[in-house]
Amino acid sequence: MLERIHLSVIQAVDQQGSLTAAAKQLHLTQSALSHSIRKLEQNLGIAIWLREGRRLRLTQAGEHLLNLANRVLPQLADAESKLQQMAQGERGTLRVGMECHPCYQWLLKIVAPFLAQWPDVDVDVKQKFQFGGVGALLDYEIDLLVTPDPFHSEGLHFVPVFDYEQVLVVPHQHALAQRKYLQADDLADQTLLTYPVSKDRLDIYTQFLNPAGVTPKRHKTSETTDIMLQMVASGRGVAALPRWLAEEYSARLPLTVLRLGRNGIAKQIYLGTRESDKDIEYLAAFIDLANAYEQASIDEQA
Amino acid sequence: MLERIHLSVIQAVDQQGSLTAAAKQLHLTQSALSHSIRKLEQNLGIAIWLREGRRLRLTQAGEHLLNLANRVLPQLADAESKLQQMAQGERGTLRVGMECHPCYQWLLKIVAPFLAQWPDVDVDVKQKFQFGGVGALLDYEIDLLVTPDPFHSEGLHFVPVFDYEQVLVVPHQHALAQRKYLQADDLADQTLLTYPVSKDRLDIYTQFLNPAGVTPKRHKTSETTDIMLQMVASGRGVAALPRWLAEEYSARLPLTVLRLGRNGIAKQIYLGTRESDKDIEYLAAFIDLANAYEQASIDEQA
DNA sequence: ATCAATGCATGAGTAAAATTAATGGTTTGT
DNA sequence: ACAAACCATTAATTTTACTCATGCATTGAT
Repeated sequence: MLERIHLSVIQAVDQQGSLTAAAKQLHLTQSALSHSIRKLEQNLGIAIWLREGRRLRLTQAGEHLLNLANRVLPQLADAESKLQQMAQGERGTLRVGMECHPCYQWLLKIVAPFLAQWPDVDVDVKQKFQFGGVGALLDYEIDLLVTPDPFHSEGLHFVPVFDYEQVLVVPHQHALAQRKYLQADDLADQTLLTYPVSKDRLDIYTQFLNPAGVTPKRHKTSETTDIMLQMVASGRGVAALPRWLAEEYSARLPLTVLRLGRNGIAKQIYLGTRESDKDIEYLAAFIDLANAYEQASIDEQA
Repeated sequence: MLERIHLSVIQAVDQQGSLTAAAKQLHLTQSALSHSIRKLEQNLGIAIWLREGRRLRLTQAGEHLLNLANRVLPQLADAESKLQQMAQGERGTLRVGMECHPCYQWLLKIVAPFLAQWPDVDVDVKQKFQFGGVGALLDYEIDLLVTPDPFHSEGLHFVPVFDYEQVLVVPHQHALAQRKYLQADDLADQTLLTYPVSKDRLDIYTQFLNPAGVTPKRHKTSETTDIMLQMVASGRGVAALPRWLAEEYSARLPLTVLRLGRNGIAKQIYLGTRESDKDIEYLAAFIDLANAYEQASIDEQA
């Protein structure tokens, strides 16, 4: 009944001062506008303008409508332009899901340049999912999953973005600190510090302790890497971490980094997306940035 | 491009859960909605829903639109219902112009019951007009003019709403306090207090002093009746007021009320409106209230 | 596994609405 | 007095919106 065009006409007439000029602005004929508003006035049962000679003067009702137009039309125009940008993959919200606790540090390194490169794309990071990371991806709860466990499924696509070695961190003066590498039973009398997630999602258990049937003396958890390593440094336990993260901290704290097993525990982190999202430019760009970062790390080592 | 109907559809689908149900709510067929949104999606170049089996799931773009719909649609609906009320004369703003300073007290007595009777009508009072009260009425600056000078003009209509006598107020112990009535030259050695308006709008001049060629010794002004009469009571001057107002104050202050001339100065207050507004119910109602109040005053005197 | 129910999409036809063109009347300013 | 500017109106046309009929996919029950 009260349509966008009506508000546009009211606004244009106010700006231009006459129906004829307003019609020009709206790329319509004066007749079209005259008909259009006449119908509106009939439907509402109230005059919007008083016709005084060849001048239109807003009535109280008209003033209200002008006010409404000035409030509402910009919102519609704004929404349209944003949708336009979304359509071209320039704008949106990239919802990232994390299934890999220590990867948060890594993620931040990717997010920073991403935000700079895509000023109209927001990034949300979520860490809790009702039906797991893959479920969140399939349920459109997130758009990108950072995970060490690529769960190949219909409609999903995973790409590895970096390889790392899972290592053990102990304080400098620790009994094991001089060893070349560790065996599972070395941890039998140790206190192990991990993130607070179930054991089947901790590689130190699934790939190291469980196969050898070993259980550490105690198991404590910590939400944050910082606190965890403060505790390791003060002799309260040992922790398993990606090597790159462990080495970053060992520059600041008295920590020694040890290989787990003769060949070490090799891990990969994958980024998972929905195949249907393959045309979203900023999503592809994020993955590119992740790959570029990995490549930069490799180059650095060489 | 992005029309009200589109927002309505998005909102209805969200509320009802399906296109079919939404169509029912909007009194349209499912087909109509399907066509309508298909076109919108094509125009915007972006999907609003993902079709998953027979379920529709909002995309990010769709979420934005839903958000917009929930913000904008109520505003449109609200505006429509208010216009509806305005159309029926139940709602609006009654802009009252005053060309009669002391009438403000009287106006308040009419406004109070009016506001109670017309809860959706606001009252604005204005006292300054670029081209005088009649000009303000003709320019739609105000809708109702309270004036002692009915200036009959094409398209305007004036009705008298009350008669009063303009009197002089002096302090009890004043030299003139015992007089039955005053003559113009009695004021020649007095200080006259008036509202700050030009002399040709002060009846004491136009109808009393000027005809006799008398000028008071001094002329001071005061914006408010209260201050003015405080000054009169303390012997700083004399003031001309409507009798009803003077008597109201003389109950609280040591003031004596004196007739101006043998027969007194008779005045009327008129309410002026545009003839084209004669169908505005609340405007007629206001005038009725004013008349009723006048009638009640007369009855009281009897 | 089959079947009915439910839901969305689509094509064609139709009804409705918007728009234009043409024109006339009024006002405004020169 | 005249030309220019402006709005209203009628009639014709184009465009858009809507419905009907139908098809296909999914869902859930037996």
